[in-house]
Amino acid sequence: MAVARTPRSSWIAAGLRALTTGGVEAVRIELLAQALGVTRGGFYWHFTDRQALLMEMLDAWEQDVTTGVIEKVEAGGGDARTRLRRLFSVAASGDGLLTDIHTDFAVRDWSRRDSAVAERLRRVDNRRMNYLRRLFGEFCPDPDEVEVRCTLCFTVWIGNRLLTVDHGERTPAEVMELIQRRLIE
Amino acid sequence: MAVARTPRSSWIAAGLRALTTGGVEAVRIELLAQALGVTRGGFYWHFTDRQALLMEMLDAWEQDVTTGVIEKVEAGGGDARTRLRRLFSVAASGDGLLTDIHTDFAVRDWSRRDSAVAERLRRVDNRRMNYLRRLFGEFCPDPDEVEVRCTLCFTVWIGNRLLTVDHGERTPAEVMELIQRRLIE
DNA sequence: GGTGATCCATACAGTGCTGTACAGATGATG
DNA sequence: CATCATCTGTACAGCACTGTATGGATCACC
Repeated sequence: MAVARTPRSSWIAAGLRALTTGGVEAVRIELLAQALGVTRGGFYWHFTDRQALLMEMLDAWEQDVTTGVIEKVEAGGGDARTRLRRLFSVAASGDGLLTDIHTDFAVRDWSRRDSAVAERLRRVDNRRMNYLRRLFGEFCPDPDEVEVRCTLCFTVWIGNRLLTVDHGERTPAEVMELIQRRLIE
Repeated sequence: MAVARTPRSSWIAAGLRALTTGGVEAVRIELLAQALGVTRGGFYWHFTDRQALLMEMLDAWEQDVTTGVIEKVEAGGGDARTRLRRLFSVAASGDGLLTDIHTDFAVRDWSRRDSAVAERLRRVDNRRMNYLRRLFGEFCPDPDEVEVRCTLCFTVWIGNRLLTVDHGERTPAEVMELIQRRLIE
């Protein structure tokens, strides 16, 4: 058993970095090899082709943004509002995870051209949404209200980073704080 | 003065369609030519290179989503709430315009890799946001409240289409109606 | 029917990637 | 020290696209 010099996981991590910064089209095996300081030789030993890498990247991403995030949030304990605030903070920073919100954007963009990716994204979004529903449900009795707040949270989380507006005298963080307060309290 | 068989505008429109469905990487001159039923021959008569086409596509998009949309909304008249509802409806359908919300997504994705595009997007988002502020300002006295509602509207508009969740017994339209009511009233 | 503006087809060289094939290099283990 | 699994480098054929060059084709207008 020889040591793995640049193992599967290195290619997947490099692929996710490329996906995050440049979208699916940017995950080019030639470029990943350059970034890893090797040639493509080893790649085809690990993966049959580019498509196989893309699928494994998707596996890693799914794990990262569902189980990974939820465990991080639950680990800290506290009531639902506390965990919601922690969720927002973890989701915003991508702290200690393999992927961040830009990976999310890239996957969403990708999903528009690949139905298998779209299917996967739907599963992931639903898992996240169910976690949100559970948290809001703990202090919010009206189911319509829960659904509205969850949807707003989720869409704001996504939309806010995609929106490039100036808020005049307010900082973006101040505006987000106003919104967050309104949604949680 | 001979007739223009496939003029500049055809290439731009075809480019925008490609951008909308497949992102920037999908606007390939070879493919546009095929879609238009010609060869690339004429393209290089109109444009110096691919980059020139991309810039003109951006011009067309900017015009479409700012002046184009605002004129459409204002043309119908009515009070601020009426115009807001019309704005949501026009923005959702892309009715009669060259581009739709998927073009928007593609531009946002593109802007992450091209600072000139990012600059342009910022200008466009700010023009749209100012229009929103004007409308909300007409019936909403508190400036913080205006900012929060505008931001929520904008982010929900974007985020909602990117989110692929099931809402249980409710249809997505029902949830959006609940949200819209809460934001406008 | 000739002219000039506008567009189109074709051919070519070049680039950057893909996947295949195969001959090694490397290092833990027996 | 030999062996074997685990990688790496190199070379090759192929594809899809780019931009350039050039010789037409088409059509409004005189």
